Amino acid sequence: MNNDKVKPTASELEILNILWSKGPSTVREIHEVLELNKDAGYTTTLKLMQIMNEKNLLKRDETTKSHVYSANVSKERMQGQMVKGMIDTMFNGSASQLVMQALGNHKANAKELDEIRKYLDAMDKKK
Amino acid sequence: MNNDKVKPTASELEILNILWSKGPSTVREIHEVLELNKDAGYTTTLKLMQIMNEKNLLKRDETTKSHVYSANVSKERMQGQMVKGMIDTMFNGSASQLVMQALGNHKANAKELDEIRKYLDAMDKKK
DNA sequence: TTTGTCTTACGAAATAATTCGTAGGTTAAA
DNA sequence: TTTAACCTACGAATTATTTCGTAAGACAAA
Repeated sequence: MNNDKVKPTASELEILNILWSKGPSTVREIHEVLELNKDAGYTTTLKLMQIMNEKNLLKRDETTKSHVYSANVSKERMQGQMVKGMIDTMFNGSASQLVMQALGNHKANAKELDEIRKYLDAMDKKK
Repeated sequence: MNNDKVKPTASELEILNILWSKGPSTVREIHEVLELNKDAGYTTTLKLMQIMNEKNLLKRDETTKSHVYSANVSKERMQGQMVKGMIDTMFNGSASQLVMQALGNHKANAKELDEIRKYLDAMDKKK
């Protein structure tokens, strides 16, 4: 049951995002959300989700006529994987470089900055 | 001269990384670095760089027999673009969420954390 | 001059990702 | 029971990306 290091394509990520926010859904439900932003046929969405299922990116419940799919990877795990990839390929392995790039270009508001500070303090305390 | 929003593939990114660190180089020079980690023929590297040139990801100087290529987009700009993409697709548009994910999983050392704190303070002062 | 080495250009094969048409099954309403 | 509206599976077309072979020119050493 190989499940590691599976790197979703951009289209697959769109589907995962919908599943993460809506929870378990049928192809039809996912397709309706996708249709809002792009146009593609229903069977395209179906096929994509079937492939994602084979790759173990999704799992599905076949007990009902319309199969119900859900993400088989947590959003957090995927975020971690992608952030790591980014740090490795674009920031010479330095997390703090990425952090500063992120803060520099996308102004977080005062509340967010405060959250980050608290986070930093908590990390200090921990070790 | 369309140059915006060009999203490099993984292979293209490898080449850009080498150019960013080595500076202007010939295909041969880039190819030798690439060969250290993967194997691919010389003309593969050549073709890739030619395509990148067409896409304006690279520019080239043809005055010498061996053309000299250089990155036509700065590393910083590309970092910004990619971080933005990541924030939009995986972190609901919140930079600070990405920051915390990055800090949580990749322990920066004390010195780095300090840098970040200074960075935060500087941002506060600014506005 | 001839040969060998290196270069670019370019067409096209190989591989990967996306898209879609069609066949066949289930179900519910007419 | 017939029809209409769904659903899944699946092969195959389309498009994108990566890879490579081959041709043709430049150049230097023999």
